[in-house]
Amino acid sequence: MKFHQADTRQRMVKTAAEMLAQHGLNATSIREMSKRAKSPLGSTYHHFPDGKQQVVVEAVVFAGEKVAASLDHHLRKGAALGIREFLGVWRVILLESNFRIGCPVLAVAVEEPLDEVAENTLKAAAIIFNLWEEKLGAALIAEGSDLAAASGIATLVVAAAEGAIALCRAQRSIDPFDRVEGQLLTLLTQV
Amino acid sequence: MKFHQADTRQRMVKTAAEMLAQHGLNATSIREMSKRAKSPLGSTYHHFPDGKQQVVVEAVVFAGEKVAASLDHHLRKGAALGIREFLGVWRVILLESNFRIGCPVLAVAVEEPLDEVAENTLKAAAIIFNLWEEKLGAALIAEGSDLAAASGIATLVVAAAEGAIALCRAQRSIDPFDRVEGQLLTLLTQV
DNA sequence: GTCTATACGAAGATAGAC
DNA sequence: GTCTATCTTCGTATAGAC
Repeated sequence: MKFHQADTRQRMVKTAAEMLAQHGLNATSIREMSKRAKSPLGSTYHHFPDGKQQVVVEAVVFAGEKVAASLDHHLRKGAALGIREFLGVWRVILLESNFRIGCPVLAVAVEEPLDEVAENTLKAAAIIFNLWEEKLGAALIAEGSDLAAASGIATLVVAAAEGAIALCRAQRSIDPFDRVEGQLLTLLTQV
Repeated sequence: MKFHQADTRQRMVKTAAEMLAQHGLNATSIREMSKRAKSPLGSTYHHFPDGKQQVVVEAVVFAGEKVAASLDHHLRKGAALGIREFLGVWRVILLESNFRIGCPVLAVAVEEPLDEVAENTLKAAAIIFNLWEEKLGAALIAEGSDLAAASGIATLVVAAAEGAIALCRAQRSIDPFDRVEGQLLTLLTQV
């Protein structure tokens, strides 16, 4: 009973996340999202009374937590392997989309509407970045790193991965990602 | 004689670069750019017959070459110092703008209009990223690194810096940048 | 709750007066 | 060459029929 709503809502969030990852925040319109989610425009404002803002926040959290879950899973086998997997997720996305799909969290972090300040959506991105950093940092600490080194490496991995995604999109090539991954894995074996 | 045009054109390019850095590609409208550059909307299409595309490409190249010139200057004193300066440029921009202004090249690399493919603007971003990587790589090679290591580190520095900028914007804090910079400088002393 | 129709502003771009 | 007026499309959002 009443599973239509939940399904529609979920489909909207997922569609929004996909659009954010490929086109960015300002190019992700509620109109087009509704169309792709096969739902009328008006329904969006029934499910998300706060409008686009709310959709974007939920899309960022949705995508971010999916990556976090994958991190949880793979970090159990050790920090280095977990990081390899974290990078592997993005590698596959880049390759399969022919370098068109990037990271929705990064997209939100880079843009900012002309009028508003987008405090809510930026905060969502910050929470997800922090989530990833904390998981990576905890795994490193569990293997003997001290707090400063662990948080330094965790932030470097997230920042470098996000930057590498952008470089690959621009150059339409996986090469930047390969080089960054090589450097990060080398660094990890030295710790 | 006829310096008005050159001045106006230049002012438009600079204004566009500023808007890209703060608001991103799709939020940078020709309308608002003209307004901020104190020039009528129609003039844009006189100076840039190919429209927004052309403005954005020139803005990306303009901003990218300014950073490259600074790199040229500081890399003369050594790779480590040059990289420190490269990072320092972004650090100042982040702090002085209260984490609102980022990198226009990154903005273009992350977004993509809904209809077009934005091949030209992406290519401009790719050229600038490559330019930075080559300058950093050359400096490292001049100090004895082999090609693979040098290009790996150069790409890592660019990717990590761009990613760190995004993290700082999201978290409204310089901390991510500090951690990334610390890791990169540590890595450099090991080479 | 689902969906159509519409309000209203802003986008890219152009025509054409000056 | 500079600038105004305007075309068309698309943006967010809402009203209100069903």
